[in-house]
Amino acid sequence: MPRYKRSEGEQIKEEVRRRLLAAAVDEFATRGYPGANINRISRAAGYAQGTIYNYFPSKQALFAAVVGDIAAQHCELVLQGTAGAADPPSRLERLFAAGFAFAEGFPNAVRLIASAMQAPEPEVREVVQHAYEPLRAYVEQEIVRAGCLGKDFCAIDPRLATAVILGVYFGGCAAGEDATRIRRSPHAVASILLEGLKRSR
Amino acid sequence: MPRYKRSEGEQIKEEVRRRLLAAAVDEFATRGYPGANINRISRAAGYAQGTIYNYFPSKQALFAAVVGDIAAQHCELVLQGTAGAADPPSRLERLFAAGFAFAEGFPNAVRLIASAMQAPEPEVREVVQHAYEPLRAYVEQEIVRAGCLGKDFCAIDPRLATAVILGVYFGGCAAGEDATRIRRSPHAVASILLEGLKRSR
Amino acid sequence: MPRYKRSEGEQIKEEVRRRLLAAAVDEFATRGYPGANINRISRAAGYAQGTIYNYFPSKQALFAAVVGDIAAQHCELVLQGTAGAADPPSRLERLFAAGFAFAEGFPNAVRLIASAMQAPEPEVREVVQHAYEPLRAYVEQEIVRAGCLGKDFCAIDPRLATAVILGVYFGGCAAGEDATRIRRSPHAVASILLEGLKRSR
Amino acid sequence: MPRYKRSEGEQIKEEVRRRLLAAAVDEFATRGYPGANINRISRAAGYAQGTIYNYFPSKQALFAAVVGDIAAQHCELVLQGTAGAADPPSRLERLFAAGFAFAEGFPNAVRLIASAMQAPEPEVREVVQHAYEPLRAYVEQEIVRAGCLGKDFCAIDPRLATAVILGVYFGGCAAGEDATRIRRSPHAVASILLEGLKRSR
DNA sequence: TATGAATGAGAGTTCATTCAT
DNA sequence: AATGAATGAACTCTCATTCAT
Repeated sequence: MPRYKRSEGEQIKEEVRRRLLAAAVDEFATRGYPGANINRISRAAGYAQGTIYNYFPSKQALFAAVVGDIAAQHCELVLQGTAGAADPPSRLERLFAAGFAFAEGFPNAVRLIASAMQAPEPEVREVVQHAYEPLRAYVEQEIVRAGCLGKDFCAIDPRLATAVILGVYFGGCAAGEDATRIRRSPHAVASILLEGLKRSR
Repeated sequence: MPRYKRSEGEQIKEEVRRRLLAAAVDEFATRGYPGANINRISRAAGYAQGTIYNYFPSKQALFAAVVGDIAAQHCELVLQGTAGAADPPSRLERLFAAGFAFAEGFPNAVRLIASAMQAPEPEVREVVQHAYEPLRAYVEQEIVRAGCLGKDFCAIDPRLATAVILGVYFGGCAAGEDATRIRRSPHAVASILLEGLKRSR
Repeated sequence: MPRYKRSEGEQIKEEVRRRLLAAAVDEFATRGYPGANINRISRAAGYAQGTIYNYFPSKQALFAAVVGDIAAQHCELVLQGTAGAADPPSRLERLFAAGFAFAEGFPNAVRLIASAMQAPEPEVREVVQHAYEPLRAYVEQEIVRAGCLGKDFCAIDPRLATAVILGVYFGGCAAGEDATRIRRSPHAVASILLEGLKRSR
Repeated sequence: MPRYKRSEGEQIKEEVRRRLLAAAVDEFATRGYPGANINRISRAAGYAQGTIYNYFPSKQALFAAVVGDIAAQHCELVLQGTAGAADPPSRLERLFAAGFAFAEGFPNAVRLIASAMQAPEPEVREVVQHAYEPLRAYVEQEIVRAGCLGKDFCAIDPRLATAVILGVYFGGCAAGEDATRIRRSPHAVASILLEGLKRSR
């Protein structure tokens, strides 16, 4: 017979997992993937060294879970935030508003992502890119391509435009003074890109 | 002994140093700071394990030297490339042209920089930022502030504008498909920013 | 409560124990003592990790039980198989016939024994030797000594002869091609030993 | 500790390697492959933990080197010892004489081999079998097949006969009282096999 | 009695750094 | 100046064992 009632047990497992993930976010954000120490994460979460291996089979898997978790929340929040916007320009506007609000709320999480996107290890980059695919798809389809079709934006290689938008977006998620400045001015930043996309030749 | 004639010993030292730095660029670019292996660098340069410690007192110091070296060349080349440009817009244009040319020529070096700028360790970020201070100063003073004064650009927080420009710039230096796309379209990217800075409210 | 009727609880306990032992045989045979994983055994038997500790107090104890179990069956079967043989030579013959039949039937069990007999840890070897004492006694008393007395075999150190017989016997229980070959030719092997024991000086 | 003089470089490296191998023989013989501890070997040889990795890239490689080393000496000694024997029977006789003399001289080494031959891990067994291939080839070709051709031995499956001979041979190399008894009576053991092979049907 | 999450010692391996040569 | 063997702390991961339920 299970130690706890099934529902209670699962809830507790979920809770432990959450705690481990939270500790992992901090560790990865502070030290990067290769510098992060699995045992330290487990102890920071209040458990013994080995406990984390009851939840994640390896450092890689833990990292992927962390990134996936952040990305899921991040994407959901942003896509939700842009949901009511009728036209591409206002979608872009809201993308930055919602995204940077998330970044202000979870600076560590978002820094981890920004850092991992520039990681030298291709596996790491792939994990992040895969997790953020929904956001990239939204930007390319619903903002850039829709905006070009609807004459909101001038003709421009949509992939290039997407790359620039996401570059600025994740630039605002990074660590440092510049990133903070960007993050705190979602409107201004969106406006620059908007005008740029509208008129650039 | 005349100053302009370095002794043979000094010349050799310089040469060894250069080789070690070159090997270090590849290693750091490929594996990141924590993943890089000092012994491997020394051997890749054609020397024995211990030799590198005759030139750099520690891994940290070697990394700082690598970054400083790249930054010096990078800044010099870019500032040189923008030297003939009379007005801020054309300076911006040439910034991207020259900078991305450098990036195409030395992708490893430039990737290392982009990665280090997002490094989780603040010390690392500081090293890079300090090394790129000349470039940042140029962008802020000679492009953004000059452009605002001369009515090329609309009134905008100059630090924010600088942050955005540099964000896109270093985004083009990173690894990955998106960065490559950006890097190969310096003109289009500059144009987006130019129009954006000209008209955004 | 009548002695011959075990309570249902006891029957169930017995059944669980049997299942755990069976799983343990496979694990120990496949991975050896140090490589075996107690939790994996418990789960392979269809129970949770901790369950096995309700039946065996430690890995050592489990191993001893496994060995004892195999040895008991093995000895019983062999001694039964030789029961009808009137003279020492035919006892030797039947020893190999019955023993190798068991080995063919339970290759994992028998391999485990052969391996444990050569284990580097003296405690392990002692467990096995102790468990196989009945078989050794039979070989020494009823085959070798009886054979020498009855002039079936030449005069030879009975303990040495016993050691050789058992050496070949357990050699046929091991893993590998050679062992299989031996195991499949009980008659030929017995014949070699028989002639050897009859005439060697 | 030992920082060697340059002139003696190679010799000293060889010496260190020998010391590590000797320590490894004891460790593997005492604890078996999975129970052996690499760090303990290095320290038992008088060096720090990591030192052994300057000589052997992994535990597996160290083990293979140990086995190869023992096997080379063992085979050489035995083949040398049988060199002057003109006919198969005397070759068999000398095989046991020389082989068991080696076993008496290096009981740990030989025990390690006997144990590894029965290891549950197939990789381990393969390493040993491969290293002892010369001995097996000699027994099969120069003793068994030659003996059958020359009518020294009766017709018998040569592979089976080889398996039995090697089984007894390595049985005499094992740990334990029985093995010691066998090892100390090379003549009697050879005689048993000889007569057996001569007349068995 | 059965469960399985938690534990923490200990494994193999890596590598920045030292220093005698 | 150059070498590279030696060092040992630190890493990821495993697993026998415990114990609250």
